[in-house]
Amino acid sequence: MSNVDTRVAGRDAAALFAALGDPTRLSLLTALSDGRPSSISSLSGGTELTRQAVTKHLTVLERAGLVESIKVGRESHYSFRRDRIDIMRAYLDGVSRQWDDALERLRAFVER
Amino acid sequence: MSNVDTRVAGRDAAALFAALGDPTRLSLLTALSDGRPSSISSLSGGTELTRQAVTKHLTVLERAGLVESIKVGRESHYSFRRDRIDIMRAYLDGVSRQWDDALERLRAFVER
DNA sequence: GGGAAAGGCAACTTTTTGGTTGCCTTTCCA
DNA sequence: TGGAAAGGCAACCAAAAAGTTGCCTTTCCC
Repeated sequence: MSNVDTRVAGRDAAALFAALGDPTRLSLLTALSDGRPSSISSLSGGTELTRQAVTKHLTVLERAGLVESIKVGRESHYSFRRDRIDIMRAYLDGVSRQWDDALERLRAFVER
Repeated sequence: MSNVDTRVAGRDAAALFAALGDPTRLSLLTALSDGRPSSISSLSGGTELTRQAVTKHLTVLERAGLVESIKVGRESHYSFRRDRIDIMRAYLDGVSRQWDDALERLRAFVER
C-alpha cells in the first residue's frame, strides 16, 4: 500500500525532478521563488545564456508545472508555483520515512 | 545571504535532482530505501531492463551519492544513502520558505 | 508613424543519455 | 574441477536535450 503510494508518487515526481535536474533551471526557479513574476528578458539578462535558451528552460519548467506564465502586453511574465514543490517534498519524505522505518526494524531485530 | 545559500545548495542539488529525474532510477532508489542492500541481478530481475542498463543507472545514482556499493564475493551490493536526500529536502524547503516569505510580505503590504 | 524592445517559431548542430550486444574475468558450488 | 552465476568493460546506436542563429510578429512609446 505504501509501496503503491511511492510508485504512483514516483511517476509524477520523476518528471519534476528531471525539470530541476539542470543548474540553469534550478537558478531560474530560485530567482522566481522570491515571488516576483519576471519577464524572459529580465531572467536572461545577467546570465551567459541567450534569450531563446532561457525560453526553452522556462518551457520545460512550465510543462512540469513548476512555473506559470501570463502575457502582459508584449511581455511574458513567469511566476513560481509552490504547490508542485510539495509533490517532491512528499516523495522525499516518503523515501526518508521508509528508510527510517527500515532502520527501526533492524534495531528492534538486533535488540531482540 | 539566504540568496547565496540557495545558490550554493543549488549547485549540489542540481546533480541530485538530475539523478532522480528518471523513472527507472527513482524506482531503483525506492527499492533500496527499504533498507536491504541488493545485488545488481536482484535489482534487474523483475524489470524489463538488461542488467547492464541497471548497472548504468546505479552508477549514476552512486556518482550522485544517493547509493553506495560494496563488493561481497562476486556480487556488488548497493544500498541507499539517506543523508543525500536531506540536501534535496533542504533545497526544496528553502525555495518554499522564500516563497512563503514573499507571500507574507505581499500580504503585509496589501493590508497596510 | 517608425524605430526599438520583447518574444515567438523553426531549422540546425552538438552533447548527453538510455539502452543494447558481445566478450572477458571472477567467484561459487555440485 | 568445471560449468553456471555475477558482473565489469567497451563499442555502438538512437533519441532527446541544450543551445545557437536567423527571421518574423507584436507592442511600446518618442
